[in-house]
Amino acid sequence: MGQDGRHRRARSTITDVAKAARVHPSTVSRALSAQPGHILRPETRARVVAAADRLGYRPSALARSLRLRRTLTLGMLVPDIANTFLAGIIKGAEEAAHERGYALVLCNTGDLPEREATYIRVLREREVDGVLVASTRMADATVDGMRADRFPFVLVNRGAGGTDDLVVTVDNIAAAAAVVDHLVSLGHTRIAHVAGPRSTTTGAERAAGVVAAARRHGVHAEIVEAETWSEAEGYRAASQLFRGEPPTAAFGANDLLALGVLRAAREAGLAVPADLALAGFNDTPEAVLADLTTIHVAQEEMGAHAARLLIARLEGEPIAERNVVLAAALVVRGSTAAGIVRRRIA
Amino acid sequence: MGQDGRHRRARSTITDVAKAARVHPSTVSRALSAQPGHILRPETRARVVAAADRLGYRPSALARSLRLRRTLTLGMLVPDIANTFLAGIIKGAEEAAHERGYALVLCNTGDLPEREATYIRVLREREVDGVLVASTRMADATVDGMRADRFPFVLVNRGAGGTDDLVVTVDNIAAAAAVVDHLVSLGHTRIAHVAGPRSTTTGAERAAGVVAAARRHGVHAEIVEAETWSEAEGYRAASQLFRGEPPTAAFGANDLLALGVLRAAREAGLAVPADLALAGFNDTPEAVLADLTTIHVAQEEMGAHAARLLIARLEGEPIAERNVVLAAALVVRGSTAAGIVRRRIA
DNA sequence: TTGTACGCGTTATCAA
DNA sequence: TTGATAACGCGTACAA
Repeated sequence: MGQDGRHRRARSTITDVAKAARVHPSTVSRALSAQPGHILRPETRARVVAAADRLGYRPSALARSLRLRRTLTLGMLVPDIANTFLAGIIKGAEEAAHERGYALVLCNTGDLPEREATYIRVLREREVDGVLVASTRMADATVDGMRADRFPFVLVNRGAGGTDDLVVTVDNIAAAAAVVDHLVSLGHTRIAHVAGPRSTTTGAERAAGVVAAARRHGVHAEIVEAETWSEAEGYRAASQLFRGEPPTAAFGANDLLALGVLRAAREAGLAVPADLALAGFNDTPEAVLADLTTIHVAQEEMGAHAARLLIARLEGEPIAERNVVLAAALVVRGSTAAGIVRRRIA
Repeated sequence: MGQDGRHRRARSTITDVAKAARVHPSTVSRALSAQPGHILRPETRARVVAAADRLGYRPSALARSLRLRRTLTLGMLVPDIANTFLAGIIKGAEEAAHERGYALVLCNTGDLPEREATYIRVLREREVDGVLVASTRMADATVDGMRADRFPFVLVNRGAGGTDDLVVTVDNIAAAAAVVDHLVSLGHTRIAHVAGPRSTTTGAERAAGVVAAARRHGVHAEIVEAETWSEAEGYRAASQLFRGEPPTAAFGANDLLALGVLRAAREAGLAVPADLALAGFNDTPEAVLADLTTIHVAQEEMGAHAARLLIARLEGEPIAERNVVLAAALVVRGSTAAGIVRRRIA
């Protein structure tokens, strides 16, 4: 053992174990997989188990997958691992997957449609059993392709293209409206919304929630659109807002955008919350640090839910809801401190 | 096509393509893998390519891996995906891996030794070609096992157990010393260090750097140890510090610990930097938000470097350095603002 | 209760 | 230049 210089010593296979236990390989297979139909003499089983143990035998998932026609592996597409909101979703998905014996292959798309298409191809060549798509911008063609091939997938934090897809999202419209309700209740009537990219369902829905709520309250909502979900874009978009007479309240379509607004506000000489009430969306760690009023989303639950939904689909289990919409909660923090606003109202 | 209700239509295999192109499967294999040794008539190749195209043929990575005895897959063990520092490392690793045709299977260990052992087992059953270990607490037995089996792995941001391991780290000792140098240069003589767990090489090295630098400067360094790398533990550890006469400067072994110190300081009525200079380590987005002086580490580069190192090992390429120590840079921000300290010195 | 035979989809090797 | 054969490691009808 170990006479080979560069290569590691070969793993022992089912045949090695069979020889050691003086049985046929198929008997080893039966002894080691505790299927109900497998009846074999305890003595034989013990001999096999002992041999397997002695040789440190581990079945090859590869060979098994080839035979069983499933890999017990899920793919996951995310636009940016470093985004703390997505990290929570990934964590939840990873945990739920592993709980059911599935591994998770992660793909970071950088929100680039070409990379998404490439990754989907790679994942399918690797025969993952299904994919979780947390990517916001995916070209519809890619999703359409999966639908056409009946390839199992679940959309996470991203609207459905087709009506029949499996989807896990939050109620963006209601949540965005809740933020506006909150701001209006503090007396604000000139509210700005830094919307996410229109090309994403998430961005569109949140903006729609703002518009609807503003109309209902009869207040003015000015909407500027960010091109990406980044702090830098929030800053850029907000800078436009503060050129003329600034609004008294601003709502970023996610926390990063709100942080960008915060920076722009400071540069424009506006204090938060004294001169500008500010809210975000997602309740990321950054929101906590910046004391930001925001919408709390149960990220890990969202990821876990999506993974479980996909696995249920794969295992042919009954699916209660194809379209899961998680509730979200408003978290009020210092950035919309009522005390300050009372002064403003007075 | 599509007569099957629940299951998706079967993928076409190499045999299907062979039949369609009226050649032998092995010819299809040769036509589609552009190896130098493969000489075949352009006409034949064209016919095969056309057939493959028509059938939407994708080779099965599974079958190929079985035959080739490699999966072009890497495993990666991280203690916590949601940690922004690790997220950067993961991102860099994922990108570098995919660049060379490798996929990355992510495993979140929660820093629990049992889960690490389990995951290593799972990854090896799946026959990943190697693993990246960014986990700080891994039981030495697990690492020893991989070493004994000559199973390829690279340690990331974690000290080596064995001298011959492949390792990518930052120069923790020098960096920690640089922080102390900085604080001393501002006039501080009573410096506290909230160290990471002693059981981790990272924690131990940073503490050692602090001790060495303090001794060199002839100043007092009080060290308290956190049990985990979390904000909560930073808070708990720092609370002890502020019972008696507080230090004038504090250094958290990572940014999260420093944030915990920040919270404790505020509760104790100490303003940062007016009453307490504060520094962290890693330069995470949180450090930027909290305006924290810290050590900048090129996370993505670190992850990418580790992945490339592992792949070089796998592909038998020459390896220049087995033990890569990346430099880190001190980033001075408001939490150790010189102006404030000058007042303190005077 | 256990052994035999075969197939999962590829590719390396040898023969033609 | 192409075809035939075998093997990668496993699981499962079917036979014994």
